[in-house]
Amino acid sequence: MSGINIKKLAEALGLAPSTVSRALNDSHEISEKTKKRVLQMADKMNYQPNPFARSLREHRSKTIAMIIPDLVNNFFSQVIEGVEEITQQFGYHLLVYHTHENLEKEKEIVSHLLNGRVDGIMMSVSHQTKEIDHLNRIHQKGIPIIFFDRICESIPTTKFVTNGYQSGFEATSHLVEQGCKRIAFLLLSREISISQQRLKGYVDALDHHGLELDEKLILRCDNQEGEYHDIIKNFLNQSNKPDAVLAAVEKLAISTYYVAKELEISIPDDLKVVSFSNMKIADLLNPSLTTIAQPTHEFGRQAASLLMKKLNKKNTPDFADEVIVLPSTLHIRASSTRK
Amino acid sequence: MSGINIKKLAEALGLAPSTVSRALNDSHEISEKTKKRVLQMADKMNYQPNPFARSLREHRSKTIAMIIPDLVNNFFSQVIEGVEEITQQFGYHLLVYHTHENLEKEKEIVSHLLNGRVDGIMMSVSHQTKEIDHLNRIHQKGIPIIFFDRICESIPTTKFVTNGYQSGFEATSHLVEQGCKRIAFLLLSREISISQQRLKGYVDALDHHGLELDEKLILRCDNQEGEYHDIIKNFLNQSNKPDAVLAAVEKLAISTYYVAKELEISIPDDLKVVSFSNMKIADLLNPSLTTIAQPTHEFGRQAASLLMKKLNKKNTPDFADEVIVLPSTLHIRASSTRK
DNA sequence: TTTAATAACGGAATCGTTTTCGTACCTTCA
DNA sequence: TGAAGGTACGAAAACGATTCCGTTATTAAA
Repeated sequence: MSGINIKKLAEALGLAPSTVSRALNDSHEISEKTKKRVLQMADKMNYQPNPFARSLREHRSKTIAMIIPDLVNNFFSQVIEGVEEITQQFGYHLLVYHTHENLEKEKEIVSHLLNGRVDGIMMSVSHQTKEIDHLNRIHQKGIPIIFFDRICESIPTTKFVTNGYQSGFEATSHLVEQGCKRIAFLLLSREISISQQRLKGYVDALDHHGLELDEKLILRCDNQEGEYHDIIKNFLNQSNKPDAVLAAVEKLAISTYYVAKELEISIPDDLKVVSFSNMKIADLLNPSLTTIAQPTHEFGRQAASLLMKKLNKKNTPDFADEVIVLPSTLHIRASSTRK
Repeated sequence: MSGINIKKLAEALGLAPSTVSRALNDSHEISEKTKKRVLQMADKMNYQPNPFARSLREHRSKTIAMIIPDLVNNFFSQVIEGVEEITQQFGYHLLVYHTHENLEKEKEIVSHLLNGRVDGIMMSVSHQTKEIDHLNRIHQKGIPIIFFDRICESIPTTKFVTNGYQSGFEATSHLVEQGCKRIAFLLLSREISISQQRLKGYVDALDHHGLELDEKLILRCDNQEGEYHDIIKNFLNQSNKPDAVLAAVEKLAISTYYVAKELEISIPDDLKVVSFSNMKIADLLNPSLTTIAQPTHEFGRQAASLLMKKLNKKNTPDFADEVIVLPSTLHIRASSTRK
């Protein structure tokens, strides 16, 4: 259709394709005069190099992939923004894939990326992910991969996380200080590293403050369909109710709000709530929600910067097998404070 | 590094590359026996076709691009989810680009997509976009493009919008019915088609209900830095206050909430609020926010489906030059109802 | 003046597929 | 029996860029 390629350009200039290519790539083997001629003609004829021919030849695509569980949770939206800010600076393209927390989909997506389509991968694993053969494959193939937030510990590469343990500890301590005795911990699934860290912080904080750990106060909401509502309703409807809730993810706090409204449980009077969340309008909830906010843009920017650095300098060593911690911040609001 | 290609596969099988290629593509020219052998060996050797070689040869990339202004507004996050749902079904890859409401960035992004990198484009134009040369180029190059939400009228292709006019009319009527006399309209910039439609609905509704239009009640918040707060604060602090606010975009409603809190204006008693918004937790705001919700996932799904249909059948006609309307829905909540 | 080096360019191979064009063999029908 | 057709495969050309080798003409060194 359009089809203006390097051969036609060369023809129009009375040069060989090899010369034109070198001129466009600013090779020292080409005279300044010729370079100018080529550049002008390329501009005039509106020449755009074919990315696939180039990728085929150079074994690089100038493209990276981001594999994430979901977008509705605005956590990942914000990370993407951070990533895109960096990749755009470096002239890289960004492919986005959603696993929808589904291991099979995750495997399938990964399998499509093993053939050189992308130069690097940034990933947050799905809830279900226990097997990691597919992740190992990426690493074996030598494709640079960086994990963030929901990381896979056993792959030797750099991972970015937030300080879930400390935040869990801090949030729990805050609730204790507000007079709470029966603090519940709500999480989606125990397997994933994130929740484990946060849970551990919670457990240790209870211990630290001399409160006994009640296993019944740890509520797993691993319903397939996202029907956390009923689970939480039953939980808050029992005789031995909690007086506070620490939610490992935002949606569980949201559900808690709905349930509380339904059961006429007053927040924060009867139930205090703290949630890991990046909601921007936590201030506007009724009551305003105390959150532990993750440094989302920083996640995206730092992980992407590291990846770009590796891809743009040759002979850079592989990513160090380390975990980099970007601290979250506790924002205390009405939902967790006594009047 | 990895490098298992069709030639090596052929060698291992004692066949010609052409035969292997045909076998893998299930050509009728190859015997069933050979096909099986090839398939098995391909599986065993973990063969993955090189996407660039294929794209180079076939002049198609199995990739589409989405160009959007921003992600923080969860409207676009939700649209992406709808798009991804469809593209994944068809085995397509999805590139995401943000213009950040910047015309220059938009042009740059578009220029990188004119060389065949993508088979199709879905786009929502930036606020600033008045020149459309770069958009015309896409169309001239024969790259299928679909606009959604913030459309470009003059390009002859299919556009998806929501019924801004009717929604504006309906929301305004609702406020009138709640007894409001001085209804303000808050928008970011008059230029963009979306706000114009909504504004028109507002104007006509006032007229329809016999209320006089006061130009002073139409507030443009086109501050660069997103500092709507002060603009709105001055607006709500004047003597001749409005008794209701219809916000064209979510952030303006949010700002209104903050300002109301600051000025101790009670919503909905002193000021009723309705907003175009896809916030999922409008219920939980204090007070719960009356919204006009756009069919975001439907936007994504329908636009992507149309694009997929065109890309997967040859000889489909060009997209009809039409505007498809997906209705928004008014969700009446506490912020706009009198007690 | 001859030789070596250098600058500036052209030719052809290459990346990994798909596809066009052959070709050898086998069947079928008149 | 011989022409026609079908089946199953191979050789080689394409796609559009980069790059490894030349090859000339000019300049520097001996």
